[in-house]
This record gives sequence, structure tokens and C-alpha cells, in this order.
Amino acid sequence: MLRADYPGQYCSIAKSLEVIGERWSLLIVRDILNGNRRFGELQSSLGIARNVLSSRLQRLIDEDILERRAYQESPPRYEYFLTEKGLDLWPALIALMNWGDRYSAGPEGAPRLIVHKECGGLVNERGICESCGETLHARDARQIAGPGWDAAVAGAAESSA
Amino acid sequence: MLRADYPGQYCSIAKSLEVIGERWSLLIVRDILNGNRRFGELQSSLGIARNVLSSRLQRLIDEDILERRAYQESPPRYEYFLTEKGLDLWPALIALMNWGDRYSAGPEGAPRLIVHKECGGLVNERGICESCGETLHARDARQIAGPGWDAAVAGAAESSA
DNA sequence: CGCAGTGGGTTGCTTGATGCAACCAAGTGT
DNA sequence: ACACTTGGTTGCATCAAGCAACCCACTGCG
Repeated sequence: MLRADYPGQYCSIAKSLEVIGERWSLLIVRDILNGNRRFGELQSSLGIARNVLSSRLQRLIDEDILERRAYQESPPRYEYFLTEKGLDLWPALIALMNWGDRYSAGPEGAPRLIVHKECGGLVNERGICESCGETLHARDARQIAGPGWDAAVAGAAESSA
Repeated sequence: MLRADYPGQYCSIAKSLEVIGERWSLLIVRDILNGNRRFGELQSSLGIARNVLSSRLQRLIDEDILERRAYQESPPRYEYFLTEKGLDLWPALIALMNWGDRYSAGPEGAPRLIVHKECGGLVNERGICESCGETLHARDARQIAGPGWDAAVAGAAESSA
């Protein structure tokens, strides 16, 4: 997105989009949630331009969504972690993921599923465990390959061939 | 957002963002959900450029998120309505709104609240009625001004002065 | 010691979406 | 007859995104 401000909106959706509505921002958050923490990992996983990744990371840090921690000095090397504010985007990501699953996934089904770490139950579009009924947060869940995973990979391989 | 495609992503979040990740798209959906249905209403409510609004509406129609219905002929005039697919974005909007409320709202609180039409209970970030516990959908809820509404309006007036 | 490789960026250039303003067109009010 | 409303389209300027090349500090490795 450009400019990324929506003047005159008394609306928290607009406020949210000012912060994470730019292209790539939410995907970076998702990728870090999936365990990619380093610049190079993010860059190759997302296929994003390096300068854009650099500026998005900086913006997300400025917004207190990410935190940068050195994992070595000389040369300084960093990893990016989600703050609580960043982790709290999880329900929105889950909702978007489920919407994509419903309307954009192939006939095989969702490429990824979210499961409750504790009980292994599937997590629904509201971020609630279908098995134990608990309302979950980012740390309570993890991703696994879904029924449409193989098809999605095959499709991606085909389109890049 | 530009291009609006994320090649090589086997991820439904990316798929969703390809469709509704462009600047303004989600705000248009929200505005229509709020009852603004006509071109001019949307334009003045959002403060979006008219050509951009025009192209976004067309894109959202192409994606089967909106539906355009004539409310008069000669001259043809249209209203835009959400399809089921569009209405199903509601949980994502609710999640984003709550995130914005939590981290971007002023000390007064959220500018808008969502309430369950049937029982009047407040709707939480998972789109569940706090009062009756029901899992809600777009049609089950409506917006009302929240505690931070006046402050947000005052702030907007000030910044435009 | 020299030299390639890796990680993490920054710098320039090009492209293309966005913002703005002006214009068009069909009807309506007065 | 003339302005006004609604719903756009067209043209132009700007600014962010994409891409490739470059920089820098180290780490092997012969």
C-alpha cells in the first residue's frame, strides 16, 4: 500500500491498516510466526525485494510489532521476533487464512492447517480449538501441512517452470 | 498494494491478500457493511480518489465480493452490496478492528463497538457475543458509536483544521 | 596471505499504482 | 436555460515497489 494513512477515518480497521496494511507486512508477520527469523530466510521465503524487506522490518520494529535481537556480534547478525502486539495479530491472520482457504484453495483443501499444540485439535476461523473449545492465542497453536499442501506445491512448481 | 500477487506462496493468507490486500479494498468492504452503498457515499466517506474507487469496486465485483444492483434506470444508478463471500470477510474485519482498538485507540477507548443485534451483547475479537456466547456472522451484528467516538471525531476535526 | 563465500543490508534506476483535478454524460430541479 | 446531482473516465505527477548491483564485515580454506 502507499502512503498508508487514511485521513479522517474514525475507525480502528483503518488504524490497523495504516500499520500493517502495506503490501508484505502481514506476510512478514506470518513468516516470523512460522519460525523464519533472519533476513535471508524471510527474503527467500517471501520472494520480496531486499530493500523493501529492509524497510518493512524497520517499520514493523518502529511500530513495536517486531523486535530485533542480535544472535552474534562482529559482524552483527540479527533475528526478528514478534512482540506481544505482533502476536496479537494472530486472530486476524487466522481469519484471513480461513477466508483464503474457503474461497481460493483448490479442490484438495487448505494448504495448511492450524492445530492446538496442547490437544492437537483443529483450530477454526475464530481461533478456537474445535476439539477442546478453548479460545487460543498465537503461542497455543502451530501450523501443519494440510490436505491441499501437495497440490499447492505442485502448482507453484508448475507455474515457475 | 501493487501487483497484488505473491508468487510461490502456498499460503491462504497470501491468497486472501492477493484479493483484498490492496489499499482501500478492506475499507470499502467495511463501508458497505456499514450501509454505504453508493459510489458517492463511499467516495466521500473514505476520501478515496474516484478513479481508484472505481477500479477497486470493479475488482471486488470481479472477485465476487461485491454485487452491483441498479436502483434506477435512465440514468443508470447502482448500489453495491456484499455477496456471501464478501460478508465472510467479517471475522477478519472484526479481528483487525479489535487489534486497532487495542493498540491505536486513544485513552477513551474504541471509537466503535459491535453489538449482537439479537441480544444487544458486545461482540468480542473472535466475533462471539460476550452476552449470549453465540458465534456470530456479519448479518448478526451492527455497529454503534463507542466510548472513543467523540474523541476520534474531535481529533479528526482538529487535524483537518 | 589471498580470495571466494555468507549474511545483512544500501543505492540507483525503472515501472506502475495512486492521488488529484478536470472533464463527460444523463437526467432533475427551478 | 441553467445549475446541480450522480457516477463515472481521462491525463498527468508522484511516490512506493521490484530489480540488480554494490558495500561491508567477517569466516573459512588452501
